[in-house]
Amino acid sequence: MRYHREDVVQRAIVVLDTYGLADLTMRRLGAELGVQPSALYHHFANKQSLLAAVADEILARGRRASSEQLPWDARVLAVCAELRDAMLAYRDGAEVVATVHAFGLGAQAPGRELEAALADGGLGPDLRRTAARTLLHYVFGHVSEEQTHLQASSAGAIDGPPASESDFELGLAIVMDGIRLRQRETAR
Amino acid sequence: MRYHREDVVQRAIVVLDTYGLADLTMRRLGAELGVQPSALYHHFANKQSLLAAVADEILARGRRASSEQLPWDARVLAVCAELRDAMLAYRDGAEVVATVHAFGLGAQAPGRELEAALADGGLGPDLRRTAARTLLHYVFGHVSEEQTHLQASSAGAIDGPPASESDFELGLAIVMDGIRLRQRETAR
DNA sequence: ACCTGAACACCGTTCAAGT
DNA sequence: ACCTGAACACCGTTCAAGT
Repeated sequence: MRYHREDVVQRAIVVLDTYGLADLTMRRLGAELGVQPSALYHHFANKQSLLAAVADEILARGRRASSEQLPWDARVLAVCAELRDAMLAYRDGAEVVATVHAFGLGAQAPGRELEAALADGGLGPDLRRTAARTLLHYVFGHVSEEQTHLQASSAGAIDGPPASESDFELGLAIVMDGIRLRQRETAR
Repeated sequence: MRYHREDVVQRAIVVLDTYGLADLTMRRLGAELGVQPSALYHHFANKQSLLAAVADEILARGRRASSEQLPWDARVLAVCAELRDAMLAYRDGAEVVATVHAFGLGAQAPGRELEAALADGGLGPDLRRTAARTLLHYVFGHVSEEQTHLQASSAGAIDGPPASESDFELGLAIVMDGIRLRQRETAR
């Protein structure tokens, strides 16, 4: 069998969703494709590049109808909800996307969309960069925690009350209020 | 040489600070102590427990004078600043503390202090839990990014404008404004 | 262009045995 | 109580060679 780069990414997502990030190894993925692990290095320079492509594909699959006609703050909320849903759609999705974003190798689209929406609200360059980063840290942090708890409780072992969708919205509303306050001071 | 648990933790922090988290392996730490890697399993059940102890020690070393006499919101800011400084004091400190916290094995003190300060401000249990989590996600996310850029630029390779202390304070002020708004609605 | 086979330099963890 | 020595079951990556 001969594969293209995209075939490898698709299969990597199946392996991720079925066995989890810890078992998404180059050797395991090679075996799954019926190929030597070394063959994967024809398609990707290293494992990090593979993961970057996986993160971008997860985000691309989660894309919804453009929210450009909404008011700027509703648009920000829509981008955050879309990002959350995209990451929750695959096992360990939040960890993969957050890690790739932290390394700066991919997963840049949500940040850019947030900055565009915030620019629409009239926030200046520095403020919108910081606001976008703050939103992203919140979403990545919350959804990673949420997904960890979801997967831990679907296995066994429940501890505290898990982070839920309504928690997500409350925390997000807090951050948005802080941004709106500065928008009213800055804009127009 | 015979060691106690605390000796191993102290040495692990030296290895972390000198070589980074990727090189803080059980084999490497054993070698550094002049001991077989298997000897470490007398002191810790596994590597995760070791890292939890490392994270807690990093936080303990960063503890400053109690801020209990401050107004509740200044106290929240003080806890966040202390947390940031504690993590920045050691190489990869933010990643270690954030990871341990995410796994729920340690690094619980900052969250508890934040909840106490927020309770002081009159926030109800649900709101203060969410507010504390939102603050933690922000601080972990920001400082991890900040530290990655600090370490990357001290090596070589600079890309965008790095996350700085003033960025930290601006993002934190945004979240705090959102929390204060709800405090005024809820308290008294 | 895509893959094999073999090797290099590692990991975390377990366990019987030693002092 | 603390450690050794050896083993088990893995990793990511490189590289000459094959089709």
